[in-house]
Amino acid sequence: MAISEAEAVVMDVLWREAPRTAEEILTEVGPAQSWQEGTVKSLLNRLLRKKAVHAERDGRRYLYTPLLTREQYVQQESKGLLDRLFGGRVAPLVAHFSEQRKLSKKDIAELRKLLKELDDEQ
Amino acid sequence: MAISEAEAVVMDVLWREAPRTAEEILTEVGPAQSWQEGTVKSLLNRLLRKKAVHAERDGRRYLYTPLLTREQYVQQESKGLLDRLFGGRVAPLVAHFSEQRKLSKKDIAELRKLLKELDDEQ
DNA sequence: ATTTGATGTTTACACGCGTAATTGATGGCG
DNA sequence: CGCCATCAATTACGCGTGTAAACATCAAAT
Repeated sequence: MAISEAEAVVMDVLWREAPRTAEEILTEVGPAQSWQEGTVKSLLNRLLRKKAVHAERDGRRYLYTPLLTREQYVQQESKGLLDRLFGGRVAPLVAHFSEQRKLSKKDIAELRKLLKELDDEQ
Repeated sequence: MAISEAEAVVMDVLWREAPRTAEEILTEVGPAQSWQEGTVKSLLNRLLRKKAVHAERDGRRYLYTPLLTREQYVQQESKGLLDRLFGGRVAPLVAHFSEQRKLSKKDIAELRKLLKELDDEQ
């Protein structure tokens, strides 16, 4: 089963640093999301059920560690979008952003560099 | 309110050609999705409520036309992903696909062309 | 040993979604 | 004019989600 958006917020915290306790997650994410303790706990439990995180007992609390990597998640999400909207091809996606004037100078520079590297490595 | 995935399938039909009747939509999308008549009608109604399509009476049936354009939809969806996963920047996204070896020859060629054009236009 | 505070687990509930059956409207036919 | 076929609209239902209250557990303090 897929990871929901709220669940992904929790994963994000764990991707930045792990393992973490539920409370640490709450203090990091609570203010921005204005979530309560129970909410975070529920999300953690659903992530456990989905095998996206692992929990290890540490005294009276648990330490949570991500099992699903950020790379895997990003991969799934972006492939999904690419397939649904751009026929699975990257260039049309970039073209879209280009038309939308969403390419910054920095983006363009980096893209150039990237293409150069692809060139160099034969 | 956002358009769901099933609703987007219906929109896709209308983006390819509009206006269309519910039945036309069904025959175009029913086989692939194995949806029934009622399903398509429901989706159309939800899209109406969301003001994503417009319905115009034509005798005893309706002709449905998209109000939300494909461009707008693609824009929303891809901006969402970009912001959530790549800090709103395009280059990291492309880099991601590059690392994942998801850039085809064709992609690379097109990206080169695109960058060239950006160059030319000043 | 009992209470209390900290944690985690279970249960709850409203809402959107996917899917469809049921009901309602309406125009054509006998 | 009344009935049937054709559409659309309403209602339904199970499931995941966002959010949280209620409940359980257990170590620590008294």
